[in-house]
Amino acid sequence: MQLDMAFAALADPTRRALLARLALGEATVMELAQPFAVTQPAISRHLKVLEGAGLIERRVEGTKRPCRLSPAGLAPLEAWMEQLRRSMTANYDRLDGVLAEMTQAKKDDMP
Amino acid sequence: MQLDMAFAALADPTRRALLARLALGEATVMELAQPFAVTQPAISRHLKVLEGAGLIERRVEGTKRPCRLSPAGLAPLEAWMEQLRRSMTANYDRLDGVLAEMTQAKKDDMP
DNA sequence: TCCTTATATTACATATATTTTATATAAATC
DNA sequence: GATTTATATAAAATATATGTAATATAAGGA
Repeated sequence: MQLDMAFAALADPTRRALLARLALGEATVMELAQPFAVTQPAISRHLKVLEGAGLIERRVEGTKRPCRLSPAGLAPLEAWMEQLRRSMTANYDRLDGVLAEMTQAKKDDMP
Repeated sequence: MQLDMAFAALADPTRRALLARLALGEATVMELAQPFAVTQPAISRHLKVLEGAGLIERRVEGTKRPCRLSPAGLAPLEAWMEQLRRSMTANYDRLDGVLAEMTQAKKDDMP
């Protein structure tokens, strides 16, 4: 699934750093690889993973392949997390309601 | 790192389903395992991963180990994604500014 | 055309993840 | 105390991920 690949892509610190770099603007593979202690093929693989996850896009520009963030790529992740938090919060609100009722009952019981 | 473990935890569909179930309220290991086609030890391991990632917490209640979501667990992930989106947006805004300037210059050039 | 630059791909080694079966532990119940 | 119930752990198989070194490809420039 797409969520699988996207979350898995974010689980690697090198890939998160690549995304953080790309958030500042487009960059070529070499530019992206330069700050890291890994080889160029390793970066190429990471970029492939990020592309497969829909998190980046690439152009062809002569012999270069500039990468940029795919702004829509984060949306499914954010949506999933937001929904989780929403149902969690709804449940807690319900619990709060129950607790409030119990407290009220106690008050009624012995004022 | 914590982000590594949390994102990796979310990369598995079974674990995401466990979290979705827990968003509705506390549940024991058996209750959590019941809907799935995997064995109980597999679920125990998944829960261990989720706990290691700070996404769930567990109580001891006799022979049962009820699990519940750890509300704070999602925060680092949300923060990371929000920051990425923020710097991405900031950059796009800047680009928009540059484009606006270029457009303006063009206008000035040939009105 | 030859050389260089930018990137991808392959082959391979190593490490990590996922699952199952079998077994251990410890509380609950009879 | 023996048995059942709920869960954890260990061992082993398989799969997947990550990295490197070597090589391929293809565009650009001398």
